[in-house]
Amino acid sequence: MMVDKKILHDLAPRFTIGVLARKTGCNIETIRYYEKAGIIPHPARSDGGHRLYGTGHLKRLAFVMKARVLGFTLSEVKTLLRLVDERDRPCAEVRDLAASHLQNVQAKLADLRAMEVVLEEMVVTCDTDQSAECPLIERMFDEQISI
Amino acid sequence: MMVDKKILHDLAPRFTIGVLARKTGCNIETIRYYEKAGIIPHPARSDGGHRLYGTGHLKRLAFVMKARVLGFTLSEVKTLLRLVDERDRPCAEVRDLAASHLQNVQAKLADLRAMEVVLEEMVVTCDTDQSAECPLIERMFDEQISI
DNA sequence: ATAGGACCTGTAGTAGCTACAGGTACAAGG
DNA sequence: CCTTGTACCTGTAGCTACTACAGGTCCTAT
Repeated sequence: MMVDKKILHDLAPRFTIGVLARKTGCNIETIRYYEKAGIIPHPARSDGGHRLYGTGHLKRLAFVMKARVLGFTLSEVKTLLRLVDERDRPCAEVRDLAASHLQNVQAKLADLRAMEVVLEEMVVTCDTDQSAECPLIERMFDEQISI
Repeated sequence: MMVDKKILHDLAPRFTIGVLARKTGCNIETIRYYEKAGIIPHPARSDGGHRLYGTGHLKRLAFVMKARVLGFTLSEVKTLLRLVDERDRPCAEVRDLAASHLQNVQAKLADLRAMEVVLEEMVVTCDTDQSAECPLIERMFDEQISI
């Protein structure tokens, strides 16, 4: 079950950026961007200068994409990868990062739920009240909207 | 209750950008940015070139800020303001914009709730399982995470 | 008259990509 | 071996919605 560090560090040149893009579903430009941003390691190059990736790159990129789906920032992803590589009882640190990120997610959820309530209310009023003036606009002009 | 178009269109020079900023709680730079972006109308200028605003600017800026709090993009805000100004039975259009925005909000809510579930689960596992390997990292490497 | 604050313009930076332009490499077919 | 078409290269600009300067001018109060 443990992450195989051999596979993770196998950066031997095997496939091109296009293949990596297809295997991961990541955009080619995004892969190059991640390299420039220091998220994935520089790959080897062919004689002509084309990037050549190994399975380590593939594993890392897949990890990055999963972390991004979970809403971690690139800076957080960098930290996570560093913890993975240093791997000297990083569990507590990783847990803290995830817990703190969870808090952000929950804060955003609260904000969005508040927006949802107000918007739903507005749309319903607009449907019900068929007067000449738009109650939705009136509300945004006249009322306090607290979120 | 109807939005007073006189007040809304009163752009007569009365107060400076600093006063407007204090009255609305909006950053000075943001006010200038909104002007450049065509969100609020160009104000009059003093002889020395300082911006001078009227109550119309104040009302509009307040509207913009409320709409932004509700998560409308600047482009959507522009549309809303245009509808307010043209005001020829715009209610249906406004309602559609709000309804469509509500859908976006609800989609984001669903995504965030899914993230929340996975993150919570991960953090809990990490707390419970005190083995050498970090279950949180293992999970991001090994499992499918579907949102 | 002058000090100090408020204001001006213009540019660059933030996140996380995406989309070109203009050029080179490579693999397959003839 | 040559050509053709695709894949790839670098570098720059664009996107959203601001924010943060730098370097200068205006305004007001003493």
